Amino acid sequence: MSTADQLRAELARAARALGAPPDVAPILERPRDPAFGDWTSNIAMVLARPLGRKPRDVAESLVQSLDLAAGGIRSTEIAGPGFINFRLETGTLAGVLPVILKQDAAFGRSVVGAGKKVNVEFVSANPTGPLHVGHGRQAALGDAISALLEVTGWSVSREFYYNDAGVQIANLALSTQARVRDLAGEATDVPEGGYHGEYIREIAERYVETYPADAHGDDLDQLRRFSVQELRKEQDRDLQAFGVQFQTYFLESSLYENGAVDRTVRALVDGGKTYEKDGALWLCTTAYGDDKDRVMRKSDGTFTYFVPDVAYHVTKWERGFARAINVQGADHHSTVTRVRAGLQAIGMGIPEGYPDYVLHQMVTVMKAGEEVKISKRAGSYVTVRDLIDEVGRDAVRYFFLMRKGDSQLVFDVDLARSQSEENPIYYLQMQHARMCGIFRNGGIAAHEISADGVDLSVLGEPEEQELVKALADYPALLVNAAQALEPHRLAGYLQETAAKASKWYHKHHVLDEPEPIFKARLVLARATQVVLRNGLAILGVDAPERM
RNA sequence: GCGCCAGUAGCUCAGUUGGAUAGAGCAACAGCCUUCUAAGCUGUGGGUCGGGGGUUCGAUUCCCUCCUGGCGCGCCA
Repeated sequence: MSTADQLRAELARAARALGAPPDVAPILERPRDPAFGDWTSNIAMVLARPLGRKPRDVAESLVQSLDLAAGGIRSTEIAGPGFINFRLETGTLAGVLPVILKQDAAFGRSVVGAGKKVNVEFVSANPTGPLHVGHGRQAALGDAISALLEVTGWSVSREFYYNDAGVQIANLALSTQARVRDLAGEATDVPEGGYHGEYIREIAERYVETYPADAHGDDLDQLRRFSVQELRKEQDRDLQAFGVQFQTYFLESSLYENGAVDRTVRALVDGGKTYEKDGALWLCTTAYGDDKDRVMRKSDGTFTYFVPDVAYHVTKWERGFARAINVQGADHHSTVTRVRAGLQAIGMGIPEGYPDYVLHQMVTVMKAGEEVKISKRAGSYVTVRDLIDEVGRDAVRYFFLMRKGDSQLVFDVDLARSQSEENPIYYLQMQHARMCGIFRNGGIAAHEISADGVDLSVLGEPEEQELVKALADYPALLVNAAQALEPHRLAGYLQETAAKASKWYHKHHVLDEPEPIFKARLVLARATQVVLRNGLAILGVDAPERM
């Protein structure tokens, strides 16, 4: 039990002794200003109304009945309208450091997810072109969310879903065919709805090399398979360069082949929420909050995309995922209601909010002071690969993760490149490298640093106390960030913690200090390095030992 | 017209279930390299938290309304 939990429990006990409602949960948080202590609680103000007393009176009574020793409290004060501020003993504060050293790479891990299975689906780009910057944002977000869930005790499976057989893929095959015929000297137009990118020409060239017998591109089926395969390979190279790995690649075509789509349609019809109109089959999505009903089966007999989508999510449930999280661009937000409606209409006991969606706003790319229009069909994009090549994998990941997904993101390529020396990611990595530099200069093996027998109460400098508090907050921050599915909170935390580490580093020395100080500070340096490294790992960013 | 997301310092953005004097980076200005990495540190200036109303001890945060911007509103995916 952490000291904060002990304090919280003690506050709850004192509050109930005063006659507070039994469900009262005392809020204990870090005050904005360190002058207000190490922890602060607003509980007296919350209780003032139910108890019919003035906030400061309630605070007074609470403080008198608190068992201060139980929480390692040095002093309390009542401030402002009724805040109770707590100051901890220095030794209590530093109690987290031995824990960090002992747990090392495991520090911050928790079991709140209880090992339950969660499916995180992201990127899910159809194999009709290279991954663009929006996919990059999804890759960074999805991978970091997955990592956050893993360290908080969930059993995570990363999944990539793609369509390998639909209308878009047929257009892809026709586009490649047109380029193959170009190569054969027959001027051919790319078909309506086809793809114009330079990469199609390159695929056509490889096709002709691979299948010299079909130099005129007559075998459309072979063209389709080859194009899909080439583009999938290309996307996988990009994902690998970005450091993202998926456990499962799920093909939309499999849902047709194994009958899942038909079963889903039957289940929906049996559920009684469908009707025929104008030769089409409709689903009453309005019964689940949609603004109009949606067509499932068109009058030409084919299904609209959302039917396989529902079938797909049924498989997630059937595969035992208690929770499913989809990371998508906000331009897909209209599918949220539809997919959830379909799952409800089947009536197989899937929870109402299934699946969760993390929708991110659009990325616009600026280059040479102008917005680059991203359009697959016009063949103009900035790819993930472009960004990685220009500013580096770590910077691209961090850039996408340091802002919350709800905000639109302007990615100025020139700025990102020219700023590379000012980039916040270097600052963060630098603080980590500096801690490692201390160990290196001292000829100390980092993993052998131990807090055993070290008097940590000598860490009394303000910069030390601030840094120690930040390190102690790490596990709770991970739980909050994971629960909110918001990796940017971790990015912000690391930035603040690195700043505190930097202030401490510049003001106080570790090596060549008197032994008790040296030993204690070495522990603090190691603990700082461990937390920075662990946090960066979750964001998928390297923590170099020297720069 | 309807729905979703946003509007916070010159710029890019944080602000964790409502808390005390609203923060960071960049940019600007002034200092700091015989000191474990100056890719850094210290300090200064900079705000109608889009406007208005409401809820309460207390609102950037919750509710209503209006304004502005982005996205989506198909028998496309």
